[in-house]
Amino acid sequence: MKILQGNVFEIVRKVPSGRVTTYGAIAQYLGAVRSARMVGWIMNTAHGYTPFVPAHRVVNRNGLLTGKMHFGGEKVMQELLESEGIMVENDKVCNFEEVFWNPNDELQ
DNA sequence: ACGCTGACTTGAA
DNA sequence: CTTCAAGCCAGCG
Repeated sequence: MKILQGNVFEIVRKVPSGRVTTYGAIAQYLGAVRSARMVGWIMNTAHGYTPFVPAHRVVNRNGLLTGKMHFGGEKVMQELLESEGIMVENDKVCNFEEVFWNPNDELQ
């Protein structure tokens, strides 16, 4: 299964507000668990994409905000997450396991 | 056309 | 426990 921009964006847009997912989960859903980097790379192309892609809800498997630097600011990603009710501390998502949204289980 | 890089993950040492 | 290496593959110089 090849990773396509449209697939990734579609999944990311389906992430509910107040929840987060991981690059690996998306890659796994697309059948390419070894291509998690491609997911991250695709997020880089999400800049200026319409409809808006909530890339701030996508973090690495530790809940770390690895991509915060690509939001134009170091705090932008954290601010966005916190505004959605996600607690972020020290660049990582608190109670990550609770807010984690797995597309493989919950995607309709 | 070639090689390096990267918003990652996993498994082994 | 931490550290390392490999697999993934599309851009960019």
